Amino acid sequence: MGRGKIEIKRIESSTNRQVTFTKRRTGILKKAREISVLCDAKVSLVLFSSTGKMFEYCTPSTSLKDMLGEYQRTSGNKLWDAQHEHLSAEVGMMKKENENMRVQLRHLMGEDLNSLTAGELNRLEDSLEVGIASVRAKQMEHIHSRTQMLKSNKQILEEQNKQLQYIMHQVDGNITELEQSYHHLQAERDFAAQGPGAFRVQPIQPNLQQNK
Amino acid sequence: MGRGKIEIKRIESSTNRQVTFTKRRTGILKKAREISVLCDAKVSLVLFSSTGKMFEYCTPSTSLKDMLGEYQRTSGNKLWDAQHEHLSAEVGMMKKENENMRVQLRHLMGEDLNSLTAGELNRLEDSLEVGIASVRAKQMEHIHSRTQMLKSNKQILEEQNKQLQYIMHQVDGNITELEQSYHHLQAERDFAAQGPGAFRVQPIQPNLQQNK
DNA sequence: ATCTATTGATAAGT
DNA sequence: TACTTATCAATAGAT
Repeated sequence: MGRGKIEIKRIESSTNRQVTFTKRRTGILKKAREISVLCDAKVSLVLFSSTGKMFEYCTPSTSLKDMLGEYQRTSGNKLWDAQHEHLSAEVGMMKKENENMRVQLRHLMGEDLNSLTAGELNRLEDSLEVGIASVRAKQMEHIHSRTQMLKSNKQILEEQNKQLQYIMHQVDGNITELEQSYHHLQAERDFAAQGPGAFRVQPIQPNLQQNK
Repeated sequence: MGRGKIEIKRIESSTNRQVTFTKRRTGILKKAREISVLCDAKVSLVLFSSTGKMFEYCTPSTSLKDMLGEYQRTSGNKLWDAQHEHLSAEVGMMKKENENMRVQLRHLMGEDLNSLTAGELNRLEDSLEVGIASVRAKQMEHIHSRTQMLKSNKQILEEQNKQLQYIMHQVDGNITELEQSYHHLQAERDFAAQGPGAFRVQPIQPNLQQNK
């Protein structure tokens, strides 16, 4: 149908191929819709162009998912059930493992002991004793390390104390020096006042207490 | 295309609908094949007739499963991933729960205690103490019930013993009675022998010690 | 995209 | 169900 017959084989010209795809895509989608409506059929059509663009048609009354579910049931082909079953099995195994652990935990918490034999009970007791011994050892470690920390803190404080004392000592020394300098200055002034000009200035007492 | 134009709506005549479905089905499958070959496109077409019969076409170079996988990736629509993800989520949650329990178990077994704080360690110790107390209580129960069983066994044995003694006594009594009967008989015989016929029979001593 | 000559599809009839 | 055929629809190639 067209200006000439064409052979059904891959169209070499890329542009031509694209154009033909567009035209025939429209056509086949229309056909899909038509057969679906006319014949009350369920249709699912998915197309990928050679450039990877996707197009689809699905009968409105259903969904691709439902159709494929029906496809699986009808054809017997597995689409997703394989993975599905695999995961289901995994869930099952986990549930079992989970339950085992839950029982173990309850036993270790001292619950549901009636189901245990005397031997199991003894082993459980041993296990609990081992556990409690480990826990107590670890608690001792904690206490020890805390003691160590307190000790080292004390050392640090003592060290800081020493440094502070040293600084205080230095400051004391500087103050003494300062006082000495001041007295020296005052002495010089007194001497100068008794010289050529015979007036006397009261030495200004610096208010050292203001920054206390 | 045909002897007259038709409206695109459900064909009421059932046979007509079937015929049309067959014709158009052939047509659309051909179209699918053609576009696939001509345009190097990937095509998946699934048809269900109103009577439930299934027909499909899929580009030979791929499979429906692969195409639908690509469909999901391209469209973002979930086909089986929804259930898949649901199950995956379930598996994930279980793994997490599992891991929590595993950690708890290890802690109760006295392992991996370094990750615990002092408070957690104390709670763990409490739990272990509770557990061990319960286990020991249960062990005591077992011992008690075993003792009870032994006691009741002893009682039964004592009871049986009494009965045996009673029986023995009865047997003894019977034997005495028997002996008395025997002696009585012998006396009668002796008396008879001293009468008309004058012969004497040695009394047979019954060997009572044989069943001792 | 749009046009149109031509082939292809198919509705109705047999 | 299958074949026929008149007619409509699709589309190849050109613009």
